[in-house]
Amino acid sequence: MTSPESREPQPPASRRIAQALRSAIESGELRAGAKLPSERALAEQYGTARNTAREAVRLLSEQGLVKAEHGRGVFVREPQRLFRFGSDRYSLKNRESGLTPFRLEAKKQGKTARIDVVSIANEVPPADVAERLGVPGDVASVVHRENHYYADEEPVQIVSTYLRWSEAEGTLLTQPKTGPNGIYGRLEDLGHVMTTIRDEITARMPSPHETAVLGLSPGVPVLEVLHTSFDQDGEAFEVSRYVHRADVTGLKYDLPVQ
Amino acid sequence: MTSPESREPQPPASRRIAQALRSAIESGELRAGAKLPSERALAEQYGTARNTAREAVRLLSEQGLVKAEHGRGVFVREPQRLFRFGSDRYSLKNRESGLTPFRLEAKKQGKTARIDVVSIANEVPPADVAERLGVPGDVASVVHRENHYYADEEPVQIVSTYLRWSEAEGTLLTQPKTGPNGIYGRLEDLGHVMTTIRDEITARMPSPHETAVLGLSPGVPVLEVLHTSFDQDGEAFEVSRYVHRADVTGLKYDLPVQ
DNA sequence: AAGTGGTCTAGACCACACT
DNA sequence: GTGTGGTCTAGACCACTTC
Repeated sequence: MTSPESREPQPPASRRIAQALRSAIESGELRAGAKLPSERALAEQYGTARNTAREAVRLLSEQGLVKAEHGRGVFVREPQRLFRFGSDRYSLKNRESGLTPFRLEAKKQGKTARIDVVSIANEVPPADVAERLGVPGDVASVVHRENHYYADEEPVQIVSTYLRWSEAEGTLLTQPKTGPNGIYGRLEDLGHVMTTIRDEITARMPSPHETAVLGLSPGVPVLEVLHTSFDQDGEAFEVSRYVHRADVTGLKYDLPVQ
Repeated sequence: MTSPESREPQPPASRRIAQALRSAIESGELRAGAKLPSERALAEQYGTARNTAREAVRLLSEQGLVKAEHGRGVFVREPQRLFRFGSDRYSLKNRESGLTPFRLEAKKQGKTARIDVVSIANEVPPADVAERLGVPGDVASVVHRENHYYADEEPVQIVSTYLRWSEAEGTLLTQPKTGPNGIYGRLEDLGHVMTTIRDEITARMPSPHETAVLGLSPGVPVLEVLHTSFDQDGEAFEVSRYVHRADVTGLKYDLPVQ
């Protein structure tokens, strides 16, 4: 070696640009909603090709820090106030309001709620659902209800509810309008009183379909909740999969210890 | 117009390549762990420049479907078995085992657990912590303990625990070894019996620091749990922030209804 | 040495938003 | 029309892995 320790290996130009922009955002120099310099301007400023500046912006976008808008520019993402789904959403006392938990939360935030019934069908259940509901995973043993939830016309979550076909067939559970107190009311008619629930939570990047339905921009993950309701006999009688957009959604669980 | 409706606007080449690969993965043609064709091979196969094929791979990587390994190739990501953190992790009965919940779960999965105490310091709390702990957010009102958790030497989660400095000062709570039953044992000595807890859950993309500590590959989000412990008087006495890597971690909550 | 992904250049044209 | 991001080309060199 001619020069034993001449210099540290520098990070690539794209990362250095990204780091500079990140610092500007974190220091408040670039506030939420502010427009970043254009890719061409960044390229000139740092003496690189446009693609390199573009890569820097992509890194920030991947980290969920900024959002590119075609034809307009790249903007610092606004910190979103969260749509909170609390563990009390399963509480029976919410029944009295006559509103579903989602409508209640939307009202609390001064937003209008809309729920689309996308489909209701007799289907073969996904493996994880079949396992939890205790039904065969290779025949059409469930009714699958898919709903989309909107707040102020913004899509917030995708919900798939699965019920035993043997119980639901021929009842209001296979109809769009399920009657008083919704599906839980009808399930009580069938002798299932919700006694305990289990929520299994994961996070992941959305599928292209979820990206489209939820209108997600790159760098926004989803929260997936696989929910199981157990009745007074400890039997699972309903399984739902909630897919929330993580940029505007949070979950909250209050529980006693021991 | 010469040809009124000659053809549909095709999706860009990069998306078409990505979709073809996605289909191959979902159909099982490309199994978990399988190696994708090299970027140069894909480019030739589809008659595009290498950058275009590369963009296709990037799209899949962003969706968490594949993982690029420098010098080796791009591989279909293995479905990870989850490290499950259940709501019983706060249960007092776990005390009897003498193991912390993390060690218990690791043992259950036949993995070796390691917990690094990264730092213990008297600090100014983050705003969300100050709010929940009921302490001033502009002075060094808390002790902050940062731990890193490993399973089989793989980093799994980053935990920051915050306690009131006024209570912790001069006690074992500011020491790496906190004595029997850990910090909760010492907090009981101070008269705080954990009675209820609240977990607030969000998902987001990791910061560069978290990416480095957790060894995350692109397209893997993190689960953030802001945990608050309340004592017999309903007073918050401990707040912790758990940052889990979402590719190997899940949460599970069992709770009674009403 | 050969093959792979990682970064970069210096252009080009297209699609979209704004005025 | 002008400026913006979105996509693409046809190269190049570097860093890492494998043989």
